[in-house]
Parts: sequence; C-alpha cells; structure tokens
Amino acid sequence: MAAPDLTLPDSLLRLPSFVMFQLLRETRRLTAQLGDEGLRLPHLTILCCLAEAGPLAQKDISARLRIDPSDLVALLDDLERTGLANRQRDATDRRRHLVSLTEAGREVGRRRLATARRMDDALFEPLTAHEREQLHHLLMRTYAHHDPDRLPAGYR
Amino acid sequence: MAAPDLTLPDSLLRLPSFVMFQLLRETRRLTAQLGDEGLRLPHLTILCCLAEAGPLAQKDISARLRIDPSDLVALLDDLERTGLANRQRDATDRRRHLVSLTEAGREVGRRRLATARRMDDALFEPLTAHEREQLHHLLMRTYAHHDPDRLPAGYR
DNA sequence: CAAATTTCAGGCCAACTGAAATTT
DNA sequence: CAAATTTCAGTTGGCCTGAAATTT
Repeated sequence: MAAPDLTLPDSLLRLPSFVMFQLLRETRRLTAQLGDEGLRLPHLTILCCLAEAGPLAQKDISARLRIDPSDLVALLDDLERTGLANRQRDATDRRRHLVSLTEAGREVGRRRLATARRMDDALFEPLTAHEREQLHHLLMRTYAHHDPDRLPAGYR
Repeated sequence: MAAPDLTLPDSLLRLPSFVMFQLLRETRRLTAQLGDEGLRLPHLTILCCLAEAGPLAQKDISARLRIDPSDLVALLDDLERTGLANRQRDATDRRRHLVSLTEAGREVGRRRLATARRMDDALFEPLTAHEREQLHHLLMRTYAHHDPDRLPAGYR
C-alpha cells in the first residue's frame, strides 16, 4: 500500500505568506510541547510591555499591543488573579486604571519569555545564525513598511 | 502633546516568530481590503487541493491540509451550498464521501487564488524580487524540517 | 453637555475534544 | 466484533461590534 500523498497545494506553497501561516501553526505545537505555564502569547506580550515601559493605563497597553480593549479586560483579570499584575485607579484621571507588574509578574514574565525564545530556537533550528539574522531582517523590513509606529526608531 | 509610544516590546521583536505573528495579523487586514469573495483561507486551500489532486475523500483532504475532520464538514457544506464542490458516496467504500470540484469551483478558486497572490504581493511589497526569493527559501527550509511530508519531494 | 476609559454581552472564526451513526 | 469515516455537540481563544457605567 502506497503512502498517501500529503503534499500541500503547490499554488499556495509558492506564497511566502502561506508558508508563514503553516509555520505559525508549528509554533503552537512547539509551544504546547515546551509548556506555557498557563500564559498565552497575549499574556506574555502584556508582561513584556509593562516590564519595558513601566505602569500603563489599559488604553495604552491596548494601543501598543493592538489588543482590543474589551479583550484586555479578561487578560488582566487573569494576570491579577494569579498575582502577576494589578490595577489601580489613576489619581490624576480617575477614568484610567494604571496597570503595574508585581515582582512575581516580572519573574514569571522572564521565565515565559525564555520559553518563547526556546520555541523560536526550535522553530528555526535548521537555519544557521546568519540565516536567522537574514530572515529576521527581511521580516522586520516588511513589518516596518506596514506598521512603522510599532517599531523603535532604529528600525523604521 | 507628545505622541504616545506605540512600540512593541523589544524583547519580543527580537524573535522572528513574533514578527511573523505580527505579519500574519497584517495579512488579515490586507485580505479584508482586497475582498475574499466569501471564501476564507481554509476554503481556498480546499479548492486548490482538489484542483491539483482531483476528487478526494474527506479523510484525505483533512490529512493533507491538516484541517480537523469535524471542521471540514462545515467548510464543505459552505462549498456545496454555493455550488463550488459536491460530495458523493464512494461506490467502492461507502464509508467515504468523494469530494469533487464543480466547474464553478475551479473558476472561483482561480480568482480567489489571484486575490491571495495580490495580498502576498502587497505584504512583501517593500522587498525586491530577489529578497522575496530569499525569504521564501528560508521559510520553506524551515517548514521542511518540521513537516517534510507536506512538501513535494523536490523541497525536502 | 460631549468625549474618554473601562467593562460587559455577544458575534464570528479557527482549533480542538468526545461521541454518535454508518459502513467495512 | 473492532476499525474507519463522516457528522454533531460543545469548548476555548482571538478578533470584532455595540452599548453601559464612570469620570473628565
């Protein structure tokens, strides 16, 4: 019995965006193997954002990370419930909630980021360091073209 | 008033997989602009798959495209309802439903593929043809490492 | 008053699990 | 009978809309 043909449509494989899409599906499998400590990518981006920028209002987190404000509510609920962040009214504008990292949040964020790095390493394992650099640069240039505001000045 | 800082966390931007993820979000916005004629990416992959491989049982579509069999049901319902594909019992194994493209399905698939190509072009517009080739090659090599069965023999 | 911020209710789609129904 | 295939019911997460509540 012949092995069934499992190849993806050639017409789609020719599109870099389609191959990227398939690779994104790989990242889910790899992350599942490595363990995410209960923190999904949105949680991680929030932790990293607060670690790098300091306390922020929800609106600002939302704008930076392109997380919908209404979705942010549940994500911050998760982080508060597990003691990684907390909300407090902004005294100078009581409409705003300032979100801060706890020490635990800082530490767990570091560990979860290390897992994300290991996942990235596993994904691009077949590439040499130089090739990864090349790839990263091409991706950054492409992204910079569509969303320059989200990159630090050096990249634009 | 200073413009608010919208930059993404640097720690994450250093990961190619994270940048890829951001680019995938761009593809949604671009596709929305170009119009998908009611056919999302899974529908398109099915149309391309049938166009290139001929009639297949649902199990085989599922295995090739990594679409969950239970999700495939609704997708094929969509394609049948709009007259792009049809199911018929396999006479030699009545457990199987053979799925075939209609002429309309072939034609609409071609058009929707053209839209996907335009989206891909728009996404990688800042890159030269040579750079796109480079990028595509790096992505394919990476993908081949994780899922070689889904690539034609030449790529593995 | 209008505008900004957070929150809630609910929709859609992608991905998955578990089980029923039919057939081999 | 067990196994394969399709289908259905239900869950979760990411992304979105619309509207309520509070505050400026």
